[in-house]
Amino acid sequence: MNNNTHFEEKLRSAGLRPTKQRLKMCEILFHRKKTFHFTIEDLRKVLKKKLDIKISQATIYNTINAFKNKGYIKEISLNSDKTYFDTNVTNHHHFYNVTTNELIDFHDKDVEEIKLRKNLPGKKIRSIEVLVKVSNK
Amino acid sequence: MNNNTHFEEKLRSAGLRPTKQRLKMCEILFHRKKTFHFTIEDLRKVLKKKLDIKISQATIYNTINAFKNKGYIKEISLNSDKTYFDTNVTNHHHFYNVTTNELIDFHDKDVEEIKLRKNLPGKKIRSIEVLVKVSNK
DNA sequence: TCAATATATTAGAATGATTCTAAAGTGTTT
DNA sequence: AAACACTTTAGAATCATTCTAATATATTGA
Ligand SMILES: [Mn+2]
Ligand SMILES: [Mn+2]
Ligand SMILES: [Zn+2]
Ligand SMILES: [Zn+2]
Repeated sequence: MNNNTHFEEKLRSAGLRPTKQRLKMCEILFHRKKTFHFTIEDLRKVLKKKLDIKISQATIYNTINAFKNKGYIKEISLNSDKTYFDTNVTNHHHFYNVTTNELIDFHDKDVEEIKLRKNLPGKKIRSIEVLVKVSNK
Repeated sequence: MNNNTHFEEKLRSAGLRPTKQRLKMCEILFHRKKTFHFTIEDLRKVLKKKLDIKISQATIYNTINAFKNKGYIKEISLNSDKTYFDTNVTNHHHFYNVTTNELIDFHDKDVEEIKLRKNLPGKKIRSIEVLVKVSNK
């Protein structure tokens, strides 16, 4: 099964038609080994430079929002003027380097289990995530 | 020492002149027992309703940014279109109720100590904060 | 296959939070 | 009070994101 078929199935399973633009976005987002942390601007640059394709901003935003709602990517909570997204959709933690603006994953194994001592009657826990802010030097 | 004198000193210690507008903001932000989590819009409404005062948006933003830079309030990382601030400037954790958009503090005592297993050569840890997202039901 | 229908793409406009501008006002110092 | 420094203000500018509605493409089924 080549990637295009794979991505077509992925899109269809999400109720999205496999258009040329969406397939290009899939290549950038999902055909990679390492997690991709990105802003819309980052993504647009990669689409332009790596694939030499121009996609309208409306399509980029619409498709990213569709992927987010389908759980194929997720949004990261950061104090930034731009929204960050993450291709790692598991519950995981981040280092944010305030000197370089780099965002790096760390995983459950990199931190001792987080145990809440507080009761939350009537509430359901959706995620527990740690943000470690670091600076250089 | 009345509050006005207290707030005047606080402002001066931060290199800010104690103007009428800034003193009103201090009353709202710092004359309270419970932590205040707010957006600029929240703050503007409180200034208008509780103190019946109108302050220009530029003054509200400039003063809040000055307080943030002085460490008198801090910004909270949330996936929201608006920026949230917090009068609790200690390193602490939050519950964010995605159903009601409520943001609630929890403290070190409410969670077991967070121990990183990862080495960070050349980096200085600035903060370690947990965000627990919950929903109702 | 090909027309009918549904969905997607696009350029550009609209929106809304935040920042900037520069003119008028206030606080401080001597 | 005069001189100077800082502040407030209304409104404009900026910028990320969303909306609009015209055009294009994908899918369906006869
Ligand atoms: Mn910010
Ligand atoms: Mn958002
Ligand atoms: Zn990540
Ligand atoms: Zn808080």
